[in-house]
Amino acid sequence: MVSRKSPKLDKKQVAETALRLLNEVGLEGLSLRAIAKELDVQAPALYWHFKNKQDLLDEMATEMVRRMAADWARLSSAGEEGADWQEGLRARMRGMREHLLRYRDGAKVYSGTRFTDLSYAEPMEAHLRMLTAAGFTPAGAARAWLTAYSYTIGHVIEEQAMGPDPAAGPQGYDLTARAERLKAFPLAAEAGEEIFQDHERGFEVGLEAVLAGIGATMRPDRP
Amino acid sequence: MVSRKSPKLDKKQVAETALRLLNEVGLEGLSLRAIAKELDVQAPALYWHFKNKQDLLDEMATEMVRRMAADWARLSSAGEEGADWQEGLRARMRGMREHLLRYRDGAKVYSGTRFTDLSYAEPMEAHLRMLTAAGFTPAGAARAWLTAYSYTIGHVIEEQAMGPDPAAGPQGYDLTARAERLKAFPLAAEAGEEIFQDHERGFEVGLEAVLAGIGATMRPDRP
DNA sequence: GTCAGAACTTAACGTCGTTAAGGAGAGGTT
DNA sequence: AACCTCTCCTTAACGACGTTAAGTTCTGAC
Repeated sequence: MVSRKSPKLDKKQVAETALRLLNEVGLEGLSLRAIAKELDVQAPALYWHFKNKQDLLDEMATEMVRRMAADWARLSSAGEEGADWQEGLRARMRGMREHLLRYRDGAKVYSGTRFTDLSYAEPMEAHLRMLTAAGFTPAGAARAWLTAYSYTIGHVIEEQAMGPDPAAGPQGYDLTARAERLKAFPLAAEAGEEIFQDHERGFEVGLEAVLAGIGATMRPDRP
Repeated sequence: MVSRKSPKLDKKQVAETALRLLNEVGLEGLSLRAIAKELDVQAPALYWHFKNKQDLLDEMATEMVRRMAADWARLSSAGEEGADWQEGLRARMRGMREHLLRYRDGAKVYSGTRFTDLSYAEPMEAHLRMLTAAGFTPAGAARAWLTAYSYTIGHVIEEQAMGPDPAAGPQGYDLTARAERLKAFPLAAEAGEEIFQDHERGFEVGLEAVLAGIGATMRPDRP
């Protein structure tokens, strides 16, 4: 028999394993039994650490925010006090998108879950501090953050909904067949190329618009 | 026995019933057996009309877009040729948000599903025509649309994730308790009021920023 | 009156999240 | 050394789920 000196499982480790498994089987296939098997444990053992599956998903989202925070902390420590607030928001949204894309259905898991601890608080405080230092009011900083955040979440959800994985060859979508179906709607047909190709560039273009708009409508002083 | 002159079910009617049921039980509780019961039918009967549950969810999203299109058509017919493109996009995004909020987990059902027919094509063509008429290039119009669309989807997903229903009394979230937990992070604590209260106004403020940014970075001519 | 096919029913399968009950091992108390 | 207690896991089982297989009933055509 295997000697069991100390507990085999803890919340963080379960979340890490579940995130790794998520990339292999997707959100649909992420069952408690599969996670338990990966940890050499029976499924009900997970209920010692989590009150239900949603609680485990929340822990996964919290682990994701911890990893994002590690990137963001690098930005804050890089003496960004003097840096542009637009550059700060841009870098953070890019980082967030990259993290969400790192896991299959990452945006779906992340959005709409409640964090299980205060890991999100410190990085959020850093974001808001950066914005207020640039002249935003506290409420304006919160609104600016949520606006850019909403855009990013929405974009990545659409990205991940289009193809099963980000590494699909011809984007996973047959654009010429789509254009054929839509030949009565020429603009919609042509839009396919803009919508389904090069998500990276499309995200950047949209992000620039959002940042410019935030600057134009929400920043009170220091133009 | 009940006389069965003609088929009891068709795709559209099933989708309508499912959407109605969605508001009562939520996405979690929306089982095929529950939908079937609502239609006075056994669950496997649904498989005559849909190849699986995802196919039914796709039909629900398509029905949602049909209802949105009914609103949007009113805009197009209202002789908006001379109207502002910003006003056009604003009205459409508002309408989309209102429709998504009309159903529990509406944004989650809508985002990430593929439409089952071309119902979406005509309204989309109308959007893009409005934007190109205002001076956008075809690709620019598509990008502008997707940017505003991503923002709206992301915002409504967050809205619906916060409270179980839009009609929660004190917003469903205990803000003072939240502020207490976050007392070490004053900006994050204060941001709660901006983030969790008056989603309507918050959406509008963010939308104005997105529209302004689109105007500033994507429109080639006619300033 | 028979036949074909459309539109359903009944029965059942395997999997899922979850609960109940119990057992093994460590650490402390006497 | 014996006992207790608490932690952390196992085994067994429940009801509900999505889905498939097979059979039934009704409609309309010939």
